[in-house]
Amino acid sequence: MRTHTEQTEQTEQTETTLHTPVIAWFEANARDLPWRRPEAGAWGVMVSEFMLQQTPVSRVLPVYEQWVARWPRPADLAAEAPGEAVRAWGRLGYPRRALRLHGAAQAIRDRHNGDVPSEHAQLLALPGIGEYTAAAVASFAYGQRHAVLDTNVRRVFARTVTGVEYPPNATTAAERRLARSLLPEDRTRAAEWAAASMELGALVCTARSPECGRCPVAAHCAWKLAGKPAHEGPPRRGQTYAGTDRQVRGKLLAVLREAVAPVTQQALDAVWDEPVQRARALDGLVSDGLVEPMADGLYRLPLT
DNA sequence: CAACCGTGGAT
DNA sequence: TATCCAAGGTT
Repeated sequence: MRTHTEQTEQTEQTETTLHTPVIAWFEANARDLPWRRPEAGAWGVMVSEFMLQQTPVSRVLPVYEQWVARWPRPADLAAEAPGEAVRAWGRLGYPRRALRLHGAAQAIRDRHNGDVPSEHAQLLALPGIGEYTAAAVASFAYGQRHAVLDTNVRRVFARTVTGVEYPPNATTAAERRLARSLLPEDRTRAAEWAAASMELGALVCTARSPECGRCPVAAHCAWKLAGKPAHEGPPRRGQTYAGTDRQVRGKLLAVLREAVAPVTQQALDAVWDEPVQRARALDGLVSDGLVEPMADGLYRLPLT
């Protein structure tokens, strides 16, 4: 059990060595991203968070602008056919996110009077929102105090605090505990810290080639102080893509996205020559709700 | 908890 | 050319 004095000293130490320099760096170096502007609102923040799940900022930007212009409120998206969300998703990847965002918009309309909820638990209950996204929306859109633990923050903590090059493959309880312990007490300060620590990982403390010369906390970084030891343990997950069901699904869905009318089986068959895998991929798309088979043997993006 | 789920730019 | 990796979530 820690004494009150020890707790206070730890907090003040963190404030001096981490929070202040990182937040000051953020204020001088933050990107001017559209979802960070006040007019974005909670819905803009939420849309951006869905799109940014495993997709780089540069590819999200144009699609984000189209989405919020076309569907400025959750109810606007909720009123659309889900297939329209899938179509407008374009080539962002992982199109189930589009379906889930559409489902989340409907839930917001039905359960929250059309307003993006501010409570973490209510956000978490929406489709497509997990621990990270719930914390991100609550923090960025509503200024709440939550540990926002994404891949950037995990890497920053791994290096500056733990002294290793990369975080574990899957998020651990120890990482969550660490993130909570480093969270400033003050709500506003906590929200600033969340955005700032994430941005530091995105711009400076990057996975491939960190620019420690630009890092505001390089002097305190445990990894740098240890001489930047190379990563130990199992190699990072290497995911092959060519020849997988995912690639086939992507090709099939691309045909549906670009078609204005329902598509024939023949048109879908043209994208992949191996019939068993092709059928399996199409079945998967249908069971995921991304593709709707029609009674006459045609296929289209889902209307309901 | 490991596997699955897209896509494209950088190295 | 092959690999890495990008604001994760769901099963």
